[in-house]
Amino acid sequence: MNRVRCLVFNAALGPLDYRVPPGMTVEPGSVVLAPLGPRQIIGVVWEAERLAGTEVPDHKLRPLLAVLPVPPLPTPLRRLIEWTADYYLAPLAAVARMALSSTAALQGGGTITEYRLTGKTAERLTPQRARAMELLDGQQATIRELAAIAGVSDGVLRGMVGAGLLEAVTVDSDRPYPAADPHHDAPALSSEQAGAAARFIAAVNARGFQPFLLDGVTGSGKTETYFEAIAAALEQGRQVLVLLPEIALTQTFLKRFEARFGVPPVTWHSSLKASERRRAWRSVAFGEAQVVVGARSALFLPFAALGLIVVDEAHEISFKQDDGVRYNARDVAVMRARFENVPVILASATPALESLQMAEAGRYERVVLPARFGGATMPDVQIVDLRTDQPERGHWIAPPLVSALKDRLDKGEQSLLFLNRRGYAPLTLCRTCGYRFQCPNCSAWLVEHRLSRRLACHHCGHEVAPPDACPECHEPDCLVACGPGVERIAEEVAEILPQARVALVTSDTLTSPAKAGEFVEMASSGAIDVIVGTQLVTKGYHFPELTLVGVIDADMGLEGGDLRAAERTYQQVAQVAGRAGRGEKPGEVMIQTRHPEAPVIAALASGDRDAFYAAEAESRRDAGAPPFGRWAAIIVSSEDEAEARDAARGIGGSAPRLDDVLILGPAPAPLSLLRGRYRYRLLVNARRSTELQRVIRQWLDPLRFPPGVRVAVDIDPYSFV
DNA sequence: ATTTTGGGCACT
DNA sequence: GTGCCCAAAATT
Repeated sequence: MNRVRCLVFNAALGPLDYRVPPGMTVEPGSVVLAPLGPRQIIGVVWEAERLAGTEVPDHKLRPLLAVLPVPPLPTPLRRLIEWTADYYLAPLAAVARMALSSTAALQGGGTITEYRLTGKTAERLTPQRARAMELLDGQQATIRELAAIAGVSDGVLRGMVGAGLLEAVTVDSDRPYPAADPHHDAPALSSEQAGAAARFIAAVNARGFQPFLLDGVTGSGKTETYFEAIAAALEQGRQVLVLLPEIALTQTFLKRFEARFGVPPVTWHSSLKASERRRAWRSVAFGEAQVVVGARSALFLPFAALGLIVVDEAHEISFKQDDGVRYNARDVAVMRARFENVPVILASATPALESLQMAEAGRYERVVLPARFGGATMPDVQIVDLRTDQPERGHWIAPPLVSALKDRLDKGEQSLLFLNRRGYAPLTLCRTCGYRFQCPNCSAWLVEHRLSRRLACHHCGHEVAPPDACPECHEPDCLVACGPGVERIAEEVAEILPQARVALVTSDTLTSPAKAGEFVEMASSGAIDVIVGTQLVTKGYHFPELTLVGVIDADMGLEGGDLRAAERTYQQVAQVAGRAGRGEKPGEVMIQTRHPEAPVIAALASGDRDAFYAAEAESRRDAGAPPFGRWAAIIVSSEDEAEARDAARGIGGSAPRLDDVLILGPAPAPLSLLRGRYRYRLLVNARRSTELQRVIRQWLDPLRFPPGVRVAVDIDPYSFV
C-alpha cells in the first residue's frame, strides 16, 4: 500500500500517516489536503524517516483528499524548517506554517475579468459608445480601467458588453512581476566598494555556501555594494532574498532599488493584503519573483531557485521574533544559505558581537568599507554631561545642545534630535495623592500621547482618554506629566526656537508609506529645520543638509531588561550619529549622558569602535554571555497569578543539576503582568559547548501543566522582559 | 486544535 | 432510562 507521512498544520498533533489514493502522485514537500475526523486540514508530505511517528496499521489509514496546486516545498526549505524547530524548541507544525503563510496561495492563482472590443460594430452608436469604440481599440483591462481610458462611466461599458461590443476575458490576476534588469543603471563604485562587490560576485558565481560580514561605517555605500551581488544572481537567473528590519522597508529603499534595477522589488511584510500575499508567494514558489525584499517572515518563503541572501542592518534586534516561534532571522538566514548552498551577506555599520566573533573565528568572511562614500567625513562627537550642564527645570535639552541648535538654524542647516520614546511623557501622576496611571493588563505605566489625547499602554494597546481630575482623589487639574517623550522634546524645541520648522517622526506620525514619503520630501527640500524622532529616524535616511545630531538620553538603553544593553546603546547612538554630515558639510553629534565614564559612552566619544567591542567582549566573557556562553529563557505565564507561580516553581524544582549549566529563578518577569497574563521566568546559562536544547527538552518534556499555563522557551534571548 | 466519547450525576 | 456537564481520549 502506498502510504505517506504528513506534517499537519496543528502544533498539538504529531505527524500523521495517510494512504495515497490511486491516480494521485505525491513527493516529499507536496502540499496536501487531508481528512482529520470530520474536518479537512492542510499538511505537507515529509520523509517518513525524518519524522518520528507511532506506527499505525494500514487499514486505519484514510486516503488523502487532494494535492494543492503549488510546487512541493523544496528540500532546502524542509531542512530549514526541521533545523529551526529543533534549534528553537518549536513544534515543527508551527515552523512549517510560517512557510505556508498564504492560505490563499495554496488554493491556486486568483483571476480577474478583463474586457476588450469584440471587433463587432454597430450601425448606430451613442456618442459615448462611439468615443469608447475609438479609444479602446487594442486595449484590454478591467471595466474600471477601460472607463478611465475612454473617459466614460462604467455603465456605458456594461451596456456595450450587453450589446456584444465588448467581451469578457478571464486573466490570471497574479500576473508576473516586471523583470529587473541587472544592467539598468550600474553605478560608479569607489575602489573599496568595487573590491567588496567583486568578492560577492565571485561567491554568487561560485554557487556555494559563503557567509559574509559586510562591515562598513554609516554612509560607506554598503547597499550599492550588495546590489552588485544581486545583479550577478539575476544574470544567472537566480532569485535573491533581501531581509530588512520592518521599519527600514521604506519607500526610500524601494526607490533606490528601482533606480538601480529599473523596477521595484517584490515586497513581503506583515501588512500585505491577502491578494498581494498570494501573488508574491506564488511568484516566489514558481521561480518568477526575482528579488524579494522582506521582513523576517520572508525567510520562510518557498524560493524555487535561490542564489543569494542579504540581511541588511543585520545587527537589528527586530530580527528576533518575540512571540510564537522565537527565532532570530539573522541566524536562520545563515542556516538557509547553508541548506540552499548560496552566499549570505550580513551588512551592518554596527555588527553584533556574535557576528564579529564569527568573522574573527574565520567562519564568516569579513568585508570592510572603512570610509564614507564620496569623501564625506565621519561626524565629530561631543559628550554633554547632564550632571554639570543641566537643562532648565522641566526641560531636557542642555545648554550646549540648545546653542548648537540655534547655530544650525542661523546657518540654515538641519538638526536631528533622537529620543527612543514615543508620546509626550512616559508617566502621569497626581500631584495631590501620588496616583500613577497604570495599565490594567500589564505592569507598565500608561504613556501620555498629547497629540492624540490618549494615555496608552505600549505593550497591549490599552488606551484611555486623560481625565480632568485624578481618578483616585478626584482633585481637578492635579495631573502632571513626568519625563520626556519625543512629543515633549518637539514642544521644547518650539519653545527654544519659535521660528524653527519642527517635524516629529515616530510610528505615530509616519503611519503610511505616503506620509513617510512626504516627510522625506520635506526634509530633503529643506522645509524642515529640526527633526525630532525615535529609532525610526536612525536608519535609511540620507539628508545632505543634516549637520547636527543630538541624542537626548544616551543612558536610557542601559536600563531595562536587555542582555546586550551596552551593545544596543552603542548601535543606536552610532546609527543615529551616522545621519549627520553625509553631504559636503561635516557633521556634529552631541550625546547627553549622566555617565560619561561608561565604556560605551567613552567609545562613542572617541569613535574607537574596536575599543568598545573589545571591552564588551571582555565583560561578556566574564558573564558567560553570548558569544562565549549561551542563554535561554523559560517563560511561564497564566491568567492566574498563583497558577503561573506554581508551574514556574515546579519547573525550578525539577531543574537538572549539571556542572556547566546555571539555572536562575524562577522569579517574576520584569514585566510580571503582560496582556493580562502573569509571567514568571527562569534563565538558563550554559557553556557554549553544552547541548542546551537537549538539556531543556529532557527537563521540560516530562512535565505536565494545567490547561491555562503556557510555557515558552526562548533560545538566545535578546530581551529579558 | 477540534471533535467525540464516556463517566458521573440529577432527574424522571 | 435520559439529559446534561465536564474531562479525557482520539484524530492517521
